[in-house]
Order: sequence, then C-alpha cells, then structure tokens
Amino acid sequence: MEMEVVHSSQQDMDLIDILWKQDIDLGARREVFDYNHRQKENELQRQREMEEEKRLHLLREQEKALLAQLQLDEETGEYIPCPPPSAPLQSAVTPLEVTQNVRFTEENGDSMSFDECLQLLAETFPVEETENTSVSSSSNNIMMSPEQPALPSASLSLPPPQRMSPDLEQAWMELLSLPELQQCLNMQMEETLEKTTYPVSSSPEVPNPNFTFHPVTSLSDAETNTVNVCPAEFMNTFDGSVNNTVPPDNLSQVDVKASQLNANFAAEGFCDIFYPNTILEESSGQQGLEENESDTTSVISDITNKPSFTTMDLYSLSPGDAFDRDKHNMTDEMPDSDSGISTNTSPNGCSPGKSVYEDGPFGYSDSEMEEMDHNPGSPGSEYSEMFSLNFQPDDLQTAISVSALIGQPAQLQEKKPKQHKIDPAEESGHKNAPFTKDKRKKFSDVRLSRDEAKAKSLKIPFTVDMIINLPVDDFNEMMSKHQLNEAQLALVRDIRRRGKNKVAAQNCRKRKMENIVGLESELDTLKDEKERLLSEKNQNTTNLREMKKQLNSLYLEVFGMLRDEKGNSYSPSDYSLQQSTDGTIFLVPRIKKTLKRGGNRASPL
DNA sequence: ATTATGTGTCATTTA
DNA sequence: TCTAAATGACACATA
Repeated sequence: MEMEVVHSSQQDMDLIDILWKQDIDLGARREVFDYNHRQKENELQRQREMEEEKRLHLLREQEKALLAQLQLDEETGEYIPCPPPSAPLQSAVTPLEVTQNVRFTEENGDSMSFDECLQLLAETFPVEETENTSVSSSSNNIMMSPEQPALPSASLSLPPPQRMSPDLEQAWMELLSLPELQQCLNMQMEETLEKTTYPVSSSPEVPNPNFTFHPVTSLSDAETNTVNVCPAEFMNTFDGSVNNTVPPDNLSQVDVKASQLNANFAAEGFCDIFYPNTILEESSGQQGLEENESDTTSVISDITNKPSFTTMDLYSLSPGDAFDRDKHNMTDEMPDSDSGISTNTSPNGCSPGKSVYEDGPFGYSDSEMEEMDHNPGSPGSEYSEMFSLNFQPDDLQTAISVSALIGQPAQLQEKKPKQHKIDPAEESGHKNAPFTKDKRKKFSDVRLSRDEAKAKSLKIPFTVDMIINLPVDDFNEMMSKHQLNEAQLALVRDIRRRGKNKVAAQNCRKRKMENIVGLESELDTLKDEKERLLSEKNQNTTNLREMKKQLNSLYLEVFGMLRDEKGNSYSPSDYSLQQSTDGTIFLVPRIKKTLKRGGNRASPL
C-alpha cells in the first residue's frame, strides 16, 4: 500500500512534468503575440510580486521572532516574555519538532514526543550523551514506574537472549510508542517477517496485512489506538522521499555512515529497519523537476490590459456616421471595412485606405470578378447612395445610407448598438501621414473593395455591410424586395459568405490568442506550485533526516544496555532488536551468525 | 531575397 | 436540410 502511494506520487510528478513540457511547447510560439512587450510586463510584474513576497516574509519573520520571545500563559491565554530556549537542538528545530516540543510541554502523559522519549532514556540510562539527549526537561520518571506489568514471556525458553530489565523495557515501550517510529517499524517488520522464519507471535486480531502496532501487553487499547495513528505529514514526508530505483540497503548504508555509526552494524543492522530508503535521493528527485526551470521564462500575458473588443463594431457605421466620416476623412479613420470587428483585433489596427485601389483587380482570382474588372462601371447616382456605408471610395461618392432606401434604418440600429471605436493616436497619425501608416491596411482594404467593386459592377442595390450583417430574415426580406439576376444573387451570396467568414476567422484567431494567453497564465501558476512543493519537500526531507539521526542514536543506546545472563553486552553485529506485530520485542540473532549455529531463533524481551 | 506576421478566403466540419 | 459558426489550410501583402 505504501508503495502504491509512492508509485502514484511518482506518477503524478511525471504527469506534471509532461504537462509542463507541453506548455513550454505551446509557449514556443508565443512571440506571435508581441512576445517582448509581454515579457517585459511579465518581468515587471514578477519583480513586484517578489518584492511583496519578501516584505510579507520579513513581516512573518519579525512576528515569529516576537512570538519566540513570548511564552503562552495557559491561564490567561496571553503571551508573556520569557528567556529564549537554550537547548542547541531547539535552535534548529524543524516544524515537526516544534509540534513535538509543544506536545512535550503539555505533558498529557498519554503520548510522548520523540524528544521526550530521548530525554527519558537519557535520564534513566545515562550511558552516553548524544546530541538528542541534551534537551532539557522536567523529570519524567513516572513513566518508568516499576509497577508496569511485566512483558510477555512467550519464548522464555529461547537462549541466549534475555528479557530486558523493567526499566529498559519501559523505556523501549516509550520509544515504540512514537507514531513515527511505529510507522517505520511496521513497514520494515513486514518485510522482515516475510523474509525470515522467526517465531513471531502474530496477533490474531490483526488480519490486516498492514500490521497494527501493539506496544507490549501493558498498554491499554486506548493507548494502542492513539499510538497507531501516524501523522499525515510524516506519511507524506516518508512517501515522498522514497525512491523505488535505489536499493534500500545501499541507502541505509550510506546514511548510517554519514551518521558515524558502527560500520558493521550499520551495514546490515537494525538501521535497515529504521532507515527505509529515503533522503539520499532527494536531490535526484528535484532535478527532474528543475531541469526545465531555466528555459521556461514564462510570459504573463496581460489580457486585462488590452482593450476589450467589441464584436460588432460594424454597426457603428450608421448611415449618418458614415456620411460624416466619409466626408471628412474617408480613407483614414474608417475601421476595417465591412466587418469592423477586425479593426481592434489587429495589433496594427485597420483603417481603410482603399481609394488608390478601388478600381484595380488586385490579384483577383474569382472568375466572376474577372469579367467585372474589365468593365468597372462608373458609379451612378444610385450607387453613390448604395455604397455609402462601407465603400468609402476615393472618388468621394456621396454617402447616403441604403438603409434609408429600403426603409430599415431603425431596425439596424436597434439590433446592433453602436460601438464605434477609433484610436485617437492612429487617427491623428493617419491625418498626418496617411500613406505611411496606412500601408498595413491597404491589404484588407483591397480585399474589401473587391466585393464592393463587384457589387458596383453588377449594380447590386445593397451595401456590402447590409449583405453581410443583416440577419437571415431581414436579409431574405431585403432580397425579396429586389429582382436580382443569377449573377447578382451569386455575388450577394458570396459577399455574405465571405463577410461572415471573415468575421468568424477574426474571432477564431482572437480565441486562439486568448487560449494561448490562458495557457501561459496556467503555466505560471504551475511553476509557482512547483516551487512551493519543492520547498515543502526539502523541508520534509530535512525533518526526516533529523529524525533518523535521533532514532539511530536512541537505538544504539537501548541496544547497548542489553545484557545476557552473565551480564555481557550483546554485539550489534550479532543481534538486532525487532518488534513483532503484537508489540513483542525480540532480540534477534543476525542471519549469518544463526546459520552457522544451525537455526534462527529469537527470544522475546 | 528571405522571413515573420497579419489578414482574407476557401473548404470542411460542427452546432 | 439549411444556415451560421468554427477552424485548418492556403495565398497574399507587408514590414
């Protein structure tokens, strides 16, 4: 089950990595959207965020420092000044240890923190001073009371190990009561029991393959329940640090060496139980996540800073407006032709400068247009009115709304509210240098004038604007009011189709851009999340490493206190301490030795 | 001359 | 079935 968690966790990380790379791939073409500009904006924004973060962090640190100098008065609930802790261990406390220390000060008696356990052992068996036993605390001898029931003697006949002394036994029980320790023991014990044939008295009440940890006999059920609970944080820490690809033995060996332990003992000793494969692979896990860090300078695209586009600017070209504009500056400030939508979506903007190109074919490929181009009809008085809305011809046609002609001006304006936008800068720029700034717009104007010219040639009595933008019903009604020939009908249909499609293409491209922008934003979010998780992982790894150190020291202490019938101490290379599922502690001969002796035997303590 | 980009158009699919 | 919308692909103009 644990491995499943580890595995799924690894899978998650892989998945995140893949998705992340995909985002990067998507971002590879983000320069399409003015990459430099948005990158600068992004950098600025990031700088601001960093500053804000630093400021908050500073505030938190100050607050923490302040609280560190205070002590919570349990009666009043107030913080009162107190001298700073002197214990060296506390100066480097990790969050986990902080919680433990808090529990320690509470002294509820039911659960002991790891530090508490170490303290207990240090006071009871002042054999050797370890870094962990330096924690100062009040006396906890109550936990060592000799009234504690004796340990089970299930295998008393087994030589040569002997039972622990009651005090030692009690200390051992306290040690084993630690949830974290139990978690380690449970996992390793399961593996050990599968590999060996030690006579372990399994508890019938534990059908679950996940061995429940039962501290020896004396503990009540309630206690058992409490100690079985393993903190979720610890579980996460543990799972997250396990590397499936590295053999546990190697890891434990290296780890133990780092702890300056007895080499032989460390190589195959009990440390394997306490030291699952962890920690050492922490850096390798991070590398996988960090390898993409440098080359993914994400760009926060600022949608909100961009002007929101109105999808229907075209209807701003009401007859009146068109008339006025056409009179004043027809070639400069008109938004992009018939649709009008493209005006704002285009980064460069579009204003028609169609006058020069009005009459030319300009790369026409339409067969219908070929014929028309050869006989460009001069616009009659009727056309002067017809194409007033959007043709904006260079010959200064008098712009008169066709809508008035067909009697639907009110309807038009009602259905499509006027949302005309003209960029002031652009407008002025065009007035000053129309032929330099309008170059970009000539293309679309040429395209527009194509249909307009066609319509002129075929004497179609509608504006292109109307042909394109009228609703189906209105369009049909309009068509029914005029007798049009085949060519005219075909052209009107084409104009409508192209016009609609042009708008659709613009919207489509706009959506595409927005999608990319959204993905970039998501990418930033994921990067932040990744940084947070990495930081959390490092913290957990640090905690785990510290805990293993303490556990190892404690184990050595306890083991060193064991004596056989003759008062001799056991060699850590010959024996190890293990605990069965029912909580019984065994002094187990190591395999290579017992094989020589002709059997594996373990004796409960 | 080449390349990147923007735009319109067509064909096709989808709603 | 028809229509509009959506979209990929292409051509063209421009910087």
